Amino acid sequence: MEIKQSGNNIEICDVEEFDLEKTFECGQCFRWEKNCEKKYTGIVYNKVLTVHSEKDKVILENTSIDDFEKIWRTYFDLDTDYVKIKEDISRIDPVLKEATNFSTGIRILRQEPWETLCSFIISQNNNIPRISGIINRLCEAYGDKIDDNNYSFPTPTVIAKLKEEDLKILRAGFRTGYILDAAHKISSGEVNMQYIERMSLDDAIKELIKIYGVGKKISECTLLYGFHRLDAFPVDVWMKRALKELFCNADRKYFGPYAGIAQQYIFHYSRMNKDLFKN
DNA sequence: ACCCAGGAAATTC
DNA sequence: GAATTTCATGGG
Repeated sequence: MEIKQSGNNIEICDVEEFDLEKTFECGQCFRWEKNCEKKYTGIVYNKVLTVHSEKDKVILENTSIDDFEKIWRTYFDLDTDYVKIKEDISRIDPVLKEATNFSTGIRILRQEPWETLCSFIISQNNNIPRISGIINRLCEAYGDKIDDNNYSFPTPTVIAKLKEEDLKILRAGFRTGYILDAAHKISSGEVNMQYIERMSLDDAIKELIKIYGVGKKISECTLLYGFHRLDAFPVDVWMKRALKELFCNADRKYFGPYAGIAQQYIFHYSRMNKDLFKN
């Protein structure tokens, strides 16, 4: 991997295992939007970034080496060796090897913990276009305006001051109360993100479940995508089906220390190959 | 054990 | 064009 400055852009050359489309559209994030030129725009830590790829290059528009080192290198998880992780995962069994090869290029983004928690609360029993819609309305209404089209994700403190009625505009249904409880427990410190970082996986899962509306699934999504706990293993309807049909009902332990990444590969593979689950 | 909240988009029938 | 499904959880 080589980092080059080119005008206002940063180019990442000879980068392995970085497929933007798969990474942004495998269901781990909800705020990267594709435009007509196949460029993605997203907002992270109040920075707006547009990114696209050309052959073995990934181009970050209108950013600096400084921001690349401070934000994007970490966010895109560029210092993790996915080639090695894929080798480890592939050794577990041949079906997993196929799912892994199919999912080449997916990286687990290091998203902000609060945004991840809140987004996955919204995601429950919901589809991705609608999830994105609710999150966009939340940001536009209560986030900070960054530029004409972009808003930051509102902090728990800001949301904690709101009432159910203020969130009606989101059209989030029964999830509204869950969002408010999460904002209250995080902003008051009743659930402490810094402690969670240092907890064992099982304790961290339990800690997040203290929030009304957070069960095991949402808890593990938050830990995997928001805390980069690669052993967290969220099991949703797709995973349940895949575990049953393709992996003899294996559990988290079977998939080893990178169970979370294996989960992402299986999830993506299953969703893209629906005919695997006819009957 | 089941069923619903509250809602809409994509997919499947 | 209608029915089903959708990265679930909590309360009755």
